[in-house]
Amino acid sequence: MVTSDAAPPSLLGLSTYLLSLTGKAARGRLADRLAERGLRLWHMAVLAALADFGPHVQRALANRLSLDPSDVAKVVDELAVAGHVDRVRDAADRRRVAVSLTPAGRAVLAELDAEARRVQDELLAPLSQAERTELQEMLRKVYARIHSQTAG
Amino acid sequence: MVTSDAAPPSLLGLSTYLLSLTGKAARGRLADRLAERGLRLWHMAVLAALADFGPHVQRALANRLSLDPSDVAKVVDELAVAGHVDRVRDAADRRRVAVSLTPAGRAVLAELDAEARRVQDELLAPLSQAERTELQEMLRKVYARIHSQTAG
DNA sequence: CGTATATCAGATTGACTGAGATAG
DNA sequence: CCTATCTCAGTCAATCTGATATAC
Repeated sequence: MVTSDAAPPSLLGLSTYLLSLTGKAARGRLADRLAERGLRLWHMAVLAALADFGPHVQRALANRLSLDPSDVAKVVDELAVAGHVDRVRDAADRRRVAVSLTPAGRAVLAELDAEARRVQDELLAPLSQAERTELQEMLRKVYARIHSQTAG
Repeated sequence: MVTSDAAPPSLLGLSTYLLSLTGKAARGRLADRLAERGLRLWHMAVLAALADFGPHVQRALANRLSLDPSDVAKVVDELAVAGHVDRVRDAADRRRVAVSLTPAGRAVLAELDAEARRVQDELLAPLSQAERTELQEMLRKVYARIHSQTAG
């Protein structure tokens, strides 16, 4: 039984349409892998931010990841329950909650990163190494423009 | 006021992460434009499928666009109300509903396509023409693999 | 009777909004 | 008094499930 016929060529001729489809596929596949561990994409993003930049106040996490502060609260709470992050009230400014990576969180992130690389290798299999490098560079340029436009 | 700080480098080093972000940005920007006309992305996708391949039974639209049949029903209904498509019961097999593009629908699609090209030109502005061609080719390869894997 | 199409109602999820509690 | 941080409840839209009506 056929589950998916050919998509409209007029859409496939749009790079933005292909970006959207491939992006959704990439996200979906990694999300499936993370789900096996009871995690979602935002959990990994938060762990990555903490690993790259050290402890964050939740508001800073929201800014860095372009995630709503109310959603940061939920994600961080779930990570704290799982023992992947620690939350401590700032003694000087007691509104603020400093979120930091636990050793367990760092270990989990390493596994998630390996998982993400496997998904990427599978998805980009039809591209040569040189092409993958080019793709990365081009996407960086496009992303830089998007990011500078949405920044304050 | 800063609304978005630097994203985690460990994530920006993943092409799949950039694909996801840029794809979401592309989709979001076009969706905003379409919303000004009271349309959503699926409306455009259905119109494009009809323009490229001629009349479809709804089930065929669902297969071609990888959209749930129940959602096809809603989208087609909205397009019919707007006068962009016609629905006629198949006389031979009265379960089937043939959906076809109206002249008005074809005209709207032309405008939507122009809108999509404007969004694309804006998004891919940091890339040269040669780079855009390369990007398109690479995305086609990646998409082909995804599509062949999800086809029956 | 079993299968296919179209349709509808409802569940689920992710993203976003608004308001309240606490603190500066 | 006004602002900032965190949190919670709830809205909204997109996606997917389940069930039904009709037809083959």
